[in-house]
Amino acid sequence: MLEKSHKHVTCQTCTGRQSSLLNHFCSDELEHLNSHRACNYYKKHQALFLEGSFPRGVYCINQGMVKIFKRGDEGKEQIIHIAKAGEMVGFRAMFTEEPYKVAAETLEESNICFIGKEDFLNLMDSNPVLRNGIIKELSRELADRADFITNMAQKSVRERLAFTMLILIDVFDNEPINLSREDLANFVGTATETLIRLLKDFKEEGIIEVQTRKIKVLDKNKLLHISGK
Amino acid sequence: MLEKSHKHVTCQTCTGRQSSLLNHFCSDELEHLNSHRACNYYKKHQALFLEGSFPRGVYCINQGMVKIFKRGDEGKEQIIHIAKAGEMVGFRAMFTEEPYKVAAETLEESNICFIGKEDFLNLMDSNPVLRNGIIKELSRELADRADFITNMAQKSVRERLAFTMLILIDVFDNEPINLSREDLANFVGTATETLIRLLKDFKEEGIIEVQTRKIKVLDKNKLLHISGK
DNA sequence: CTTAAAAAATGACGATTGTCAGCTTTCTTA
DNA sequence: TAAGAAAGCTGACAATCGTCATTTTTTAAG
Repeated sequence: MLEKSHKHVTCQTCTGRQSSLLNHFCSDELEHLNSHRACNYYKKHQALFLEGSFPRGVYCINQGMVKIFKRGDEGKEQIIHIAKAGEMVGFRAMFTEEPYKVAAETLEESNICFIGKEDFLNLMDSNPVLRNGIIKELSRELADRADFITNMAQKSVRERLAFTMLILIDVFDNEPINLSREDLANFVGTATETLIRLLKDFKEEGIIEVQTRKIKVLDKNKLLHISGK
Repeated sequence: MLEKSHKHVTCQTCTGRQSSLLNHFCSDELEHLNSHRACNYYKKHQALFLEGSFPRGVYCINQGMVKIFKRGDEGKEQIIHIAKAGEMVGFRAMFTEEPYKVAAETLEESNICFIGKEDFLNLMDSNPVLRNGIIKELSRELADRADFITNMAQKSVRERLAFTMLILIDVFDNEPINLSREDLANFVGTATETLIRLLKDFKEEGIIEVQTRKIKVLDKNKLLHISGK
């Protein structure tokens, strides 16, 4: 269980920050950053923001995991990304000055800090390293999404599942993948039933091991092979 | 036929620029920009850059159209975007300092100016409006791609074709869509044969009219309806 | 511990879509 | 303008995948 009082979390000691866009801050800047953020505890399945709402700032994940998704015309979710500790979410739409085109929701209980739009834009104005880091990050994500699109368009569900599981190995940091079958299906882009059948195949092929909902990858190489890389 | 000598093209008089990221430049800046660019004539199907090569600068489309695409594991192209006059291509990977993850190739003969990496980065450093414009543009494209991914994952080929044609109406500025069946299939994300069969359906349903390769949209509303928006 | 609700799993079945092979039309260029 | 190449089109067929209905297992709440 996470500590619901999180006064102890500071930017200075935040472990996620060290691998984040805010990693280069000097101690003065950290002081300033720390005093302009508000930390919040989120329950499992709690929304950070909804599709269609207006951005008010950025969210820094101190601990936990957040899914970024979009609803298709029939209401089915498509997961675009799963963000973990150290990542910042919600700032992309802030720049476009348009409502969010995606939604964000915790996958587990999480500690997430909030920095207001004004404060964050000021920070960017005065900090070229942060600014360039963000430009770099946005560009990198664009490249990733070109890849994602190509996979969606050209690969079979089986291949996409393998590809997705490789991503999830990183997201879950080599711990067993702990997602509902539905979320997993919505990330792969398939029906839950199809996903379950394919998991069964993978299990029979000795690629994974399943304990109820948790999936342990036994053979990463086979996944690499199936995914076609 | 385009003029192969393009000395007459200047940033000051470039019609595409007015709706581009460079539209706010004052006359001094334009002068400077103009003297740091090189204009080139490209034949149909000529590459601007290849997947895997390193970015050397940005390309400004003065006239013509460019497809941005990626090859899947079996070598099949997936078109990610079609850029037209006024758009800039090739700068996304420049920021990541990694090789291009996509390729760019003209769809028709084109006049395209080139601005070197150094020059462009300097321009961005000294020009906050350009800088913010680029951040905004990158963010907007990310939102578009989330949409694209969701469509790919959840819609039928028929629905995607309708959706794609709506995009192409804009790209071709209400003129008949003039793409090879293969390119069209590679944009929709389907086999060329499937695409051809669906075009036949659309024709029989009175949605489009076909003169050899050119496709004229007769009923945009039906497309909207089919695409599910 | 029991029970209700939610999630996971299975089966049957049909529609969509990709593949392959062959044919026709259009375009290119010599 | 003729010939070859490229693009467009058609048919047949099979596999993948989604849908719907039902059952089993797991989780959460009292």
